[in-house]
Amino acid sequence: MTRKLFVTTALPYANGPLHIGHIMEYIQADIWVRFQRMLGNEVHFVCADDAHGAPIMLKAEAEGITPQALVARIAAERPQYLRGFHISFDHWYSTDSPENVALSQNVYTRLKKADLIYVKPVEQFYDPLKGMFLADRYIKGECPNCHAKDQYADACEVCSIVNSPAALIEPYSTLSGAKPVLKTSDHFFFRLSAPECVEFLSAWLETPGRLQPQVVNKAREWLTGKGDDALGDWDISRDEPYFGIPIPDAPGKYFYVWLDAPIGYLAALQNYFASGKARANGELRTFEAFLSAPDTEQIHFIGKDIIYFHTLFWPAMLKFAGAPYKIPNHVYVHGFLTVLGEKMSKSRGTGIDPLRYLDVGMNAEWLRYYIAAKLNSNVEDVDFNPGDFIARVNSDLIGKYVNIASRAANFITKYFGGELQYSGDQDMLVREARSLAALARENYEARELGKAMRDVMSIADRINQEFDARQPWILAKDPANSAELQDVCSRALHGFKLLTVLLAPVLPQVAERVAKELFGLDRPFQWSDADVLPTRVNPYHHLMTRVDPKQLDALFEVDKESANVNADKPQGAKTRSASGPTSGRDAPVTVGALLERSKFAQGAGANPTAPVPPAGADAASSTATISIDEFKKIDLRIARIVNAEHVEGADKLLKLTLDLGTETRTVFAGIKSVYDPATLKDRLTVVVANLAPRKMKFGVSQGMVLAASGATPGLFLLSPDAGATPGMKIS
RNA sequence: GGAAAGGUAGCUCAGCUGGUUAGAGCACGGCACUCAUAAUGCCGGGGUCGAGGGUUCGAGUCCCUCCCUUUCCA
Repeated sequence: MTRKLFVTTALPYANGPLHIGHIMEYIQADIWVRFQRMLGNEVHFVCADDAHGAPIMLKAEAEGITPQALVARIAAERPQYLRGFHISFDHWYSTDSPENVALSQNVYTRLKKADLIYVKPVEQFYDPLKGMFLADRYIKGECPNCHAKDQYADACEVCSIVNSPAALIEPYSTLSGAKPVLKTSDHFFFRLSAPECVEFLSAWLETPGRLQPQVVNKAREWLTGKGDDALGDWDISRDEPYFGIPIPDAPGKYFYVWLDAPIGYLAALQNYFASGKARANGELRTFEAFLSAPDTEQIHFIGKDIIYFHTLFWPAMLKFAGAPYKIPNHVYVHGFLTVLGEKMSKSRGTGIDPLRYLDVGMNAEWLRYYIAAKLNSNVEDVDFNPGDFIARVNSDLIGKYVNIASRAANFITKYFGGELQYSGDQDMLVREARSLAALARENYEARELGKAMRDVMSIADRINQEFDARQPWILAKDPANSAELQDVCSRALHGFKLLTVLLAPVLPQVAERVAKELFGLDRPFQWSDADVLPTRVNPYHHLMTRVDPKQLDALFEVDKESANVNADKPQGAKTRSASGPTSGRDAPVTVGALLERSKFAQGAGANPTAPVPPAGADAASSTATISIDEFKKIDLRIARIVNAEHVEGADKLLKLTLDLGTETRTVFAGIKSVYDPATLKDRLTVVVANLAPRKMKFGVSQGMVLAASGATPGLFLLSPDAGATPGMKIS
């Protein structure tokens, strides 16, 4: 039976460009969606810009444009990201749309009729100069605990204490500088704590298979909290000025952005139907009929930061608004993308800009594969580790997968005119392919993408093993072995086709080329192609190139330049985050160390850069003289190498752990070509201790070890005479 | 302060309801091979499964305590 799937990803906030976290979510959902399409299911995959709310209003105001103009500008940037990473949304829309106004007001009116809305006065800080109520994130003041100035109420950066805006000394509005005053205004509330709501949500949450167990736990905790943690009602209104949807019969009141944002999923779907795209996609019913149909599956992919909204408010709103609204079937939650184990932070230069990724010539399918290889169905963060990325992509995709076609197809083209011919039991091959496809299907369905990728790669391993064992390159030397040669290569290519089908959701572009160029199909692969033995191939053209580590250098290099460009809030963080807005105080990573490292890493190569010469050494003749004061700026220390190890994915680097007497540092040194890590342990050397820490592909390098090099090959670490101990200063 | 998730080889991670000498990929060392836009195959070194208790014939897998990381809540 054909499933009818309505799939969404979280709506990105339209105050800035998409970041790599959005892309990860889209890739995850896109892989799942493409898989469903390959099975022949009817999928409607939509998303939209989340356009409303105070941050966008204020940003537009600051730029002197209308919020609509700001949102339109941001929206215009979206397609290049989506196309670039092969994200196959069927439709992209906006919450600032007539459909969304109508739907939001309709949902609200119905909730009101169901007696789930009430009005209550709320006392809140107000900026008298600006003439608007202030969310906590717009109020700063002196911390009453440690008296640090300019702190947000929710978490003091200095002493970490949690304050309330009212507790701050000398509070001021970050918008105008005015002193906020308390002012009362009527707010509209959604009665989330009503017994029928709690009862419904509880049943919805606990429905087996609906949510991931971790998510159920979390939501249940909120739902059943006692005392201070008791479930509260939801404040759904904001006073003007506000960029949002007006509340009917309530002049000056607007829906809080989080009310109309999820309804934006439906607005996008409705507009998609109105545009005729749904019909073109095989759905002939009306929007209302489709939405309310019992067999329509409504599925949301979201990040872990917005579980609250999607597992409590959203289903409750839909439930009590009634038909045609229908409760979501699944909400699938993923973790965040971290870089080298750290949360991404633009201010620290650790982010990955998606456009930059494409601009430096990196292949989107590499990232799709890498993310797939690391995703499971849990709410776990996924770490982007550049060394791991290189190893994984090059080894799995190029070495194992693509290589199969490359090594087998040439024989077939050269000796058999492209004709495939199998000896032995073909049924067996078909059955085998069928069961492997069935296994992969289960994993895709369950969003166990990492498991699916591991299985696929082990199939690739087996194909390579068999190919090796039967040595077709030897068979090719004797025409008497022609039939066996053809069989070996045919089986390998059949295996390659199977792999391609199984990887098609992840590698749509490669899969399409394989289908059309190599196997001569006039359409992309369907899942059912997995167990069909191919009968001929066209000459092989290379399908994918290896990752060049230099591209990752370039990727991270650029991020530093843009490090100071305003750090907008992370994905989905429409509510204030617990740690407060990004401080922007973090010193941007200083440029230099990476460059020095990469030159240094060339070691004995053509153009070694002499590190800072030790005291007393002859400066290179080309070096201008410096004053003693300038020299004194360099903090040179004796260090003991407590550990030295190879760095995965690095040709020239060793990772050194240095004991500087009072502290331990990690330093990357380009000395792999001349030093064996084992022999370095415990020896003393000289390190530049006050070199700015440098974020590199493989980690943060906290200094630089000194080595000599010249025109002749060789690279020579410095060592002190006996008696020196770690931490001693060199002068 | 309360809660959740996680801590398994150098790195990234698998290890289902407890059961043979704890696995994979990459990295590292060696060998083989040459069809492959340079890739594959074979062999090997390497882990007291965060620490300590406990239950059990038997625990990475269950229970308790503690430590560390990340996150959420107030």
